[in-house]
Amino acid sequence: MNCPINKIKGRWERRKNARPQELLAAALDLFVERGYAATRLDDVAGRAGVSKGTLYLYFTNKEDLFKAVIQEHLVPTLGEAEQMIDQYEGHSRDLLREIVMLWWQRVGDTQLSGLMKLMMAESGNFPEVAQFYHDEIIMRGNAMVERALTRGMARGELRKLDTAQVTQVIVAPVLMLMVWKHSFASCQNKPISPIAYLNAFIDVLLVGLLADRA
Amino acid sequence: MNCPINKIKGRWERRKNARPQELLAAALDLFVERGYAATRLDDVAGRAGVSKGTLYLYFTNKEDLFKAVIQEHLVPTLGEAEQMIDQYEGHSRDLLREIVMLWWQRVGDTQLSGLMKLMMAESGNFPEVAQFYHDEIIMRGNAMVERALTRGMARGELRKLDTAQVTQVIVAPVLMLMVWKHSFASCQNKPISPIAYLNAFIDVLLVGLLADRA
Amino acid sequence: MNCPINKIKGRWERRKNARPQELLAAALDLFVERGYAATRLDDVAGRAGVSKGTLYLYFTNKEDLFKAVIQEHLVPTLGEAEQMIDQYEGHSRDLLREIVMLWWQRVGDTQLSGLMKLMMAESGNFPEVAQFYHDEIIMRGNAMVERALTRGMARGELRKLDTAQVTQVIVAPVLMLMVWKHSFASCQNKPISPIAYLNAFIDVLLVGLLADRA
Amino acid sequence: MNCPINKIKGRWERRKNARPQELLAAALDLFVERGYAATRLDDVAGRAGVSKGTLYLYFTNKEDLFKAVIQEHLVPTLGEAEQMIDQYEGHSRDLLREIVMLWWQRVGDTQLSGLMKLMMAESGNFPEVAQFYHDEIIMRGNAMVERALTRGMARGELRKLDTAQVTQVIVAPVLMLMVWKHSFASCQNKPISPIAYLNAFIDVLLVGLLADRA
DNA sequence: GATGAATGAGGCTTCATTCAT
DNA sequence: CATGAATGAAGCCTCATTCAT
Repeated sequence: MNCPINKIKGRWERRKNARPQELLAAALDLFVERGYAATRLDDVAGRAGVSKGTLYLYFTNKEDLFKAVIQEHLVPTLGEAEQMIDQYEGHSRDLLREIVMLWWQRVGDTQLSGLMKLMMAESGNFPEVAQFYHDEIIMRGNAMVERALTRGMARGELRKLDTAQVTQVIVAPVLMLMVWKHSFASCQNKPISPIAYLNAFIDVLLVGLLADRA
Repeated sequence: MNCPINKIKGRWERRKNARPQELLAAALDLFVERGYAATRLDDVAGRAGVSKGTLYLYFTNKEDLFKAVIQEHLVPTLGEAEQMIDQYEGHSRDLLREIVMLWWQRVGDTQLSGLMKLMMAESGNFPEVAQFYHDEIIMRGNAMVERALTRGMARGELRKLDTAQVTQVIVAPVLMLMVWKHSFASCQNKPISPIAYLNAFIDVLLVGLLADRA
Repeated sequence: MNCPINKIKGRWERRKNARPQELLAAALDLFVERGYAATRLDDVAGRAGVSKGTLYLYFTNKEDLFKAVIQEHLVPTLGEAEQMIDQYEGHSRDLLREIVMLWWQRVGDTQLSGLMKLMMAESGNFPEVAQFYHDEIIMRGNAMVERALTRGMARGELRKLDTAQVTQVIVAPVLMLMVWKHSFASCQNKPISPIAYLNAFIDVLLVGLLADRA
Repeated sequence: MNCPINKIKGRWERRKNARPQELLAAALDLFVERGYAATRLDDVAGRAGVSKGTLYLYFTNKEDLFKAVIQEHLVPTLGEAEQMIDQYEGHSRDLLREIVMLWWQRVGDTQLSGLMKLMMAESGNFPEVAQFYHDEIIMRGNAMVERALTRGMARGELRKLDTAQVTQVIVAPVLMLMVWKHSFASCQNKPISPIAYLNAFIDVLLVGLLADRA
């Protein structure tokens, strides 16, 4: 053959396998930025540096691309958080704070929060995807929090309350913050500091949850 | 102020009374149900029982209709709530609970919650509308809560905390509940009871807020 | 009102009702000329003097337009032919010749022959339409011929043969002529004269059919 | 001659042997099954077990492939039939029947009949190919029949008639049967038996053609 | 030769918007 | 005021064709 195979082939192979990822990344950006309907596949392809047709080599259609974007970005994140809870040895007060803060760092402060908002916005138009997201992500996240609450009550560190209800109370502000970040955040001239907000929230909350108040 | 409220408000209100309520109601329904992009003006007109052309007698274009829908449903609700706070004579603990519950009754349990979710979903595509909504509705709601908190602290019924922060803590779950209702609620086989949820939330919260814990 | 209603309205009304017919005529022309796939809806609309979008006011999609073209042009033609047979009083030899010749005049020599060829060409891609065409047009045409044969045998004017088989023998050349006209006819420098051909065909045929050959 | 046979023939035959039969066979299958436009080159390549790019090593483009398919299947069949006629020694009545039956066996009952139908369907979109097909296949077939008729008249076995006209009469049903097989045949619940049909046709016909009717 | 990823022109279809009645 | 037929820009998607490997 008449060309430096290794170098070029290497580049090529890498690109070929990377193509779907590049497309998914571009799609995530634009879906989050503009919403499903306002995102043109032309633009997705353009941002990924390929032509419109290439997109269809990897995804059946726009809806399929959307679903792939959702799937692609949710699976890996949850595993490590679940581990953290099971191995935690400190006081449940600190565990709860840790969970919330880590959650924000790993999800809220990432583009993944855009996914959350996207799913909320489009859930009505993609019921099955919404169901999947709900079951695989939201419920699994809730279960994590609930496990931490149960642990705290078992160890006598937290008051005995309805864990399901309290889970919602804990989860809601984090979700809200994620949605907020991608909706009204830019309308505020003095934007919320997520960290400060979450700390304030936990401070208030823990007073109501802790068992040993003297 | 960094949002052209006056101009927008002026422009919007000029023809407000000329706009048939049927069109706005139909538009609200469909926008909430399907989102902005997926709502066809044909369907709006159809649901309102008029022809598509008629719609254009009252609204310049789709965007204008959208803005009118937002505008139409903002104004009346807040006034009475503000009055309630100023005239309230009981303990601030009860006032806060009252505010949250009334808010849910008058907004969350209404189609207005759909508006909230709609604005969140579309805020990126309609920055000025989002700004307007943020300033006129959300900030005004926040201000109400903040006033109640200040009152409670002044009367020695609540601990002295950063009122702005605590306001967010109180507001977030209510907003979340509204968004939830129009997104993932239908994915749950055992749906949340908003009332129960809000009560649990306030119960926990008040423990952290009340001054007189002995 | 400030314009001569009657004249204009008259023209308009006429146009409005005529619109689908104009579109169907244009579509027939182009489908016959180019085939289904090669016919662009843009061109159909253009030939009908309207824009592309207008087409979709009357037909759901390209396939629907195609089906409508088929349906539109087949119903009316058969009725009168059937009447003719039932009322005929002369010799069956002349009736058969009459049927074939009239068939050619009313169908073969019309654009309807193009429809026949079109259906043959596209039958594989539109099985239900083909079935419909087969049942409603071809079978009905065959039945007509068969009735004439039965009549002739009953009256002792024709030899007693398998009417179904003979029907095919009679029908095939007429169909072939129609197909030919829209396929290879333009390849011949000395084109067939349909009339002469059909006469030759009947002449030969009748010798084999007539009972009284002495 | 009004058709550039030589040039086309020359061009086509040049690479004929280089063209893999698998591709041509696959193309024939699919063109016949779906028509020209609805046949995707991807599928042709796939059915032939090669990649899409390979197709372009052998054929300039889709049209060229189409022409090659036509060309590929024309040549061999006619030669032997022509020989048969020239060497035939029996009664012309039997020769005619032989010709028709052999024709059906070797062409009609083969996939070649699909080619016939294909050419009819696409003739408008490929005038030169149609011309070529007409001149090389159809006219040559007609010439065969005409020669047999002339022979029969010369030998006093057939009535003296316009051979050109009668040729058409004989040829039409066979062609029709081929077209029918690939169009409406699948619409009939009681399909025609080609053999029975052709026999009935010849029986009736010969009565009109034979000289010695007493 | 063979591959198959990439291209992009072109067609179908939708729907916000206009305007003659 | 009201209508609804008409428009045409714009987006999704297909598939013949190319070309680097």
